[in-house]
Amino acid sequence: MEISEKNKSFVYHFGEMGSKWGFNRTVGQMYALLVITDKPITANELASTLNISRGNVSMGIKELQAWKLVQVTHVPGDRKEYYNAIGSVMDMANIVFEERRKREVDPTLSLLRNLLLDTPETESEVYAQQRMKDIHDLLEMITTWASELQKLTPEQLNTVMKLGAGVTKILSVKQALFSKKENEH
Amino acid sequence: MEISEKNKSFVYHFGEMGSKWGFNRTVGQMYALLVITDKPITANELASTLNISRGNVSMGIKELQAWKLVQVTHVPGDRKEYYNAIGSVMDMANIVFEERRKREVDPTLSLLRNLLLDTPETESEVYAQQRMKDIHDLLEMITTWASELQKLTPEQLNTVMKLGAGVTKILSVKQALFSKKENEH
DNA sequence: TTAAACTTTCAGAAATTATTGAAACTTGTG
DNA sequence: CACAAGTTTCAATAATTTCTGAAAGTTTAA
Repeated sequence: MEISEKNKSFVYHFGEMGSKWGFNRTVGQMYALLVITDKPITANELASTLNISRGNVSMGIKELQAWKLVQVTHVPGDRKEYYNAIGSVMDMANIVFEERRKREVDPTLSLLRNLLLDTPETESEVYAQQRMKDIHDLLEMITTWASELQKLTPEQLNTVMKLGAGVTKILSVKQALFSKKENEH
Repeated sequence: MEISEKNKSFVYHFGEMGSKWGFNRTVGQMYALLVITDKPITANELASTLNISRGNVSMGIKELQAWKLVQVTHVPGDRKEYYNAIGSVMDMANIVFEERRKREVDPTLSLLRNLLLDTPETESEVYAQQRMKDIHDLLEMITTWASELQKLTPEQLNTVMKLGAGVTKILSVKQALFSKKENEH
């Protein structure tokens, strides 16, 4: 499979960034190639185009499938497996956020929840636990907020995003409208 | 420096997660220890408490300083350098987001901007460039939105966060209020 | 200026992670 | 069933990253 110079820079860049994003170089390259290519690609094509071993492709695909980022398709009358990137870029972003949350945040939240069950004894334990609680609360707030955002339809999301800092204006409208109710409690 | 069992789990957990969060095990441990400890800590204390070499501490501190996550302080009449974690947990989160953006998103945005300057020639280049544009636009939207959020005061942020999915309710209020104006255009 | 007290650097060792490629496995077909 | 066409596994190796510790560097103060 031939690949243009421009696409090459894109693919190699994704390879380099891959490690910062939680997967290795070749997985990054494979994914990039799958994203910018219209038609599905076979494992052998991936291996030859990227100059990596067939075994490496197999393991990389496995990982991308675990991330739910690629899909297998079949061409009738052809026994090979064809791969392609799943869904829109927005879908991908959602998947990446969710997977990263599972791997990078959830374990920490769960540890913190456990540690916070104990009552601190010494003064320094009180301080330590307070910092842990701060971190716990922040992580929880972020994940809650993120999952709320994911529930929005693309149009709603778009509106929210376009608001930007303008969100404060809306908030003041909201506060004006509902402040009585909120204060009553 | 003595460290309780609970704090040990926290510190070691941060060590393990560290690599997923963009720094290595010992840097994660050092940072965790600095966060949960009230008073500033010397480099030698870090080394002995965490059982790592003095040189490693020196390099780790350097990295945490590059991340703007720790600060040096001095105790009068003492030549040693004392380190402590900077600011509130919210400050830390902001710094982490910003630094990660710089390292993980900005280089990609800048590459994509360049690649998008060229006019695609073949049909497959058109497709590839469209995917790159999707990714570019999404990354740009996310970074813009994130920086808008960072501009909010803690109280405003808190209000926004508490809204959660309720944001859609506000949006409908907003749309009801301003729909005429927006449709007029 | 010297010496003590401290910090940083960096070459090499250790640990970890990624990659290859040959062998084992799987599946569809004649 | 036997074989061809494919895929996966995994032990060995390569590449990369982390860590150590001794040497070099820096700073303060007498």
